[in-house]
Amino acid sequence: MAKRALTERQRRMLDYIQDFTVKNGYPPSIRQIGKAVDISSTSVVNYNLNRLVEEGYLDRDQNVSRGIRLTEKLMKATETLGDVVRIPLVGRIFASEPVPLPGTDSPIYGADEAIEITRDLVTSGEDLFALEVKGDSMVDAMVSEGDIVVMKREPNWSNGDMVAVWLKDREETTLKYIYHEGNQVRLQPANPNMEAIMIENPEIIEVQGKVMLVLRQLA
Amino acid sequence: MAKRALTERQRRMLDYIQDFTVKNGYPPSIRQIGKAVDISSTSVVNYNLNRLVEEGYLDRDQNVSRGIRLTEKLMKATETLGDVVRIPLVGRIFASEPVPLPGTDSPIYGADEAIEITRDLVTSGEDLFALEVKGDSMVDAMVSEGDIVVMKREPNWSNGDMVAVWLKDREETTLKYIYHEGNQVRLQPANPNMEAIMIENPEIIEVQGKVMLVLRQLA
DNA sequence: CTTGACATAGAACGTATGTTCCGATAGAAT
DNA sequence: ATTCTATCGGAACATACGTTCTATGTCAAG
Repeated sequence: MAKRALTERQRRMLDYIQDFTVKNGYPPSIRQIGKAVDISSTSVVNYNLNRLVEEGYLDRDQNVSRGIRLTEKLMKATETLGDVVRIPLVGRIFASEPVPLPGTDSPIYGADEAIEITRDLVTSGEDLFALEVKGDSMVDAMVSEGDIVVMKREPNWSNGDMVAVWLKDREETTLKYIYHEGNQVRLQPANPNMEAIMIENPEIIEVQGKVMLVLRQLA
Repeated sequence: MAKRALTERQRRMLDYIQDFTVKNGYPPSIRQIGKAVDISSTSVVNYNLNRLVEEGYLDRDQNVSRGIRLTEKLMKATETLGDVVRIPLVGRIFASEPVPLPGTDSPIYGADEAIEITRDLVTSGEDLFALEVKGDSMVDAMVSEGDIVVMKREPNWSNGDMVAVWLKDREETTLKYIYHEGNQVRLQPANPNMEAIMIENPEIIEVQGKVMLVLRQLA
């Protein structure tokens, strides 16, 4: 609720609580926190714990030893390693239609279909969505029917990115590596046996997302 | 260490401890356990807790309230849903050599390299290993350089499986869909534009694993 | 039957732990 | 300067909690 910044002490307390909890399987006591953060008085620890509760970082159970639990808010902020990301599966992608982008109106938990992957497979966890590939039209991108592509909504692309592009003139969606080539744009298939497409007028293409991951489940 | 079976009470205690811990973020007290499992005496709870420690299901810290922690042994036994699987990355795969199968001697935590994926991406978590694809020789399988294939060591294959086969006569490894075709075997590339290979003498092929998942990370 | 290992109850005990109260200090606002 | 608020320190307090001890019951081995 409140927006006050956390003091250095409070930050260290949160760090210690989390560290202690994962290491020991149970939360630290007030006195342990005090010792770790160099606070001599239990009342001060107690005081700051309550502040952290007000800020929404902790939950406490009264009169319960070690009755502290990190809030999801905090968990998410600190989940930097080896965790799981839910990515909404927003639709299917095929050659004859533009990529069905997820509406910004879509609530976070709106998509009932989603895939879960470990975070280390994708660099950034934000703005990701997944599409299932229909049809064999993307073979030149080395993507088969049934594959799942995880894309990032990203207006800016850079050389060498694999992107989903909508070719306005052909009315076709393809997955290609994209490169600036002078004033032109080169769309390079992943399959080394296929020829690149040169786009002279960049107006006719629309980059709809950057491919972050391709996933193919067999059997 | 000991192999004695757990009593009904002890089983319920473990269940309760785990349930309570995930729900509250900290372990239950002895008296809470007693109430939940219908044990009036704290000493009896204490007694059974120590038994569980002996059996290797729990760790306890003396003189620490709620100083209980579930052992990894127990954690693993109960991780049935939506969890993460570590798959050892045992090597690289390329056309000119057989698949480097992981030795059975390889210790569980031997491979320092591994990938983590969510369990729902692979049906069975056993006997899986991962290989990184080198070279462009697998394009007809719609697999690019750098892709990671998760395979299962599986001597028996059935129609339609994608398998890694070692072609003895060509001295070549490929990834193909495999089918029985009378007395022959048909190896079908994933790329619909490519032609199948008919193997008249099944002796010359060696199925080295079943492809369970293909993973391609971009950017 | 006796013995001993095992499991259970209940009570008493010591202390680890959360809570509360009072006072001190520092800084900002008036 | 005065007041108010936020933060901190120390001590006393109440109790939640782990530990320990004694007693009881069960059951298989001797």
